Amino acid sequence: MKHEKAKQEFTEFLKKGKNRITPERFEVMEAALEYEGHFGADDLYIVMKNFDSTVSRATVYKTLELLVQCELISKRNFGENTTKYESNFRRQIHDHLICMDCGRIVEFVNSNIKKLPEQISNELGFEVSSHSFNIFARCKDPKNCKYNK
Amino acid sequence: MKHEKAKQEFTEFLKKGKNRITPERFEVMEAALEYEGHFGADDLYIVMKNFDSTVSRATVYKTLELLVQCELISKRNFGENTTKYESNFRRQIHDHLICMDCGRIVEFVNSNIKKLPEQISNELGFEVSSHSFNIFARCKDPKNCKYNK
DNA sequence: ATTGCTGCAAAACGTTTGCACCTAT
DNA sequence: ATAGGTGCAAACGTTTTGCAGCAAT
Repeated sequence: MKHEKAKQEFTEFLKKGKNRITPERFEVMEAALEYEGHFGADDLYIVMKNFDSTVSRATVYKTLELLVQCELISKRNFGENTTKYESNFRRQIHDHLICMDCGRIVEFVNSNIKKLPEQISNELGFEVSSHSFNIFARCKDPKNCKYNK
Repeated sequence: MKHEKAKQEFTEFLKKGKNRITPERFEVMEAALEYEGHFGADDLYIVMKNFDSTVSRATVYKTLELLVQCELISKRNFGENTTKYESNFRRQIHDHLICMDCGRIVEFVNSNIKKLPEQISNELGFEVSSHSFNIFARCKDPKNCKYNK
């Protein structure tokens, strides 16, 4: 069975709060962890609808927030005004470079970034929870950039 | 007269494109550079309305984008789905820590971050334009956090 | 039995757009 | 004269909400 470990983690998380264990929540969890790449809440809702799910839009939106809190998925924000999510299933922590010409998003891992959030938070008297590091850039080689002429 | 230098820069920038020099645009520029702290486009529109400006909402939204391009203000995004702006008037480049309990935003300057965007962009074959580094954290000392019990 | 969750539709919110008129060039 | 800008209101896309019925505890 798929995502058995995630299911356990989510169940545990739900029980810790005053949240109920419902089939809808696991349906959303499965779909979110399966999703390739970054997705908006509505994107996921559409995909689920196409697979004949009966889960409502409202439930998708609410469940995604629970999945973020439980760290099974991550919340992202790439400069448009919509929230994107990303499955953490078998992923390591990474950051993003966004091409300002074509919108392409390149993921990268840089070891120098790792300690910064914790270090800076400590200095300022905070307990780090997460970070987001986005680089906005343009293709040097326009041939690689699909919307460059 | 205030913001004389900014006025010159903006004028030059406008001329370089096929943009016209209009009084409305300078009204928005003045208001944006004057604004203390981070603001949404609509926040600025309201403030201007309160000062009996007749500039329309549409013009405010459009002009702010021009001011970003001309680097007189910066575009920010702190995890809600709205665009915030920030005057660059007499400011150095900095990043932000957002308190997840009270929403307070702390600005910081860290020298280790400076070279990273350019270095990473080069490695990936991009030309860096800007970056955003946000740390999401919680107050260690709840007394400092206005919404902590 | 209680309290939380669901689905639905409507509302909210920030932002963008179409259009007729106006103004900088 | 012409291309571009403005103000207005309507439209837009995403997200949140209120509510009645339902289901997990």
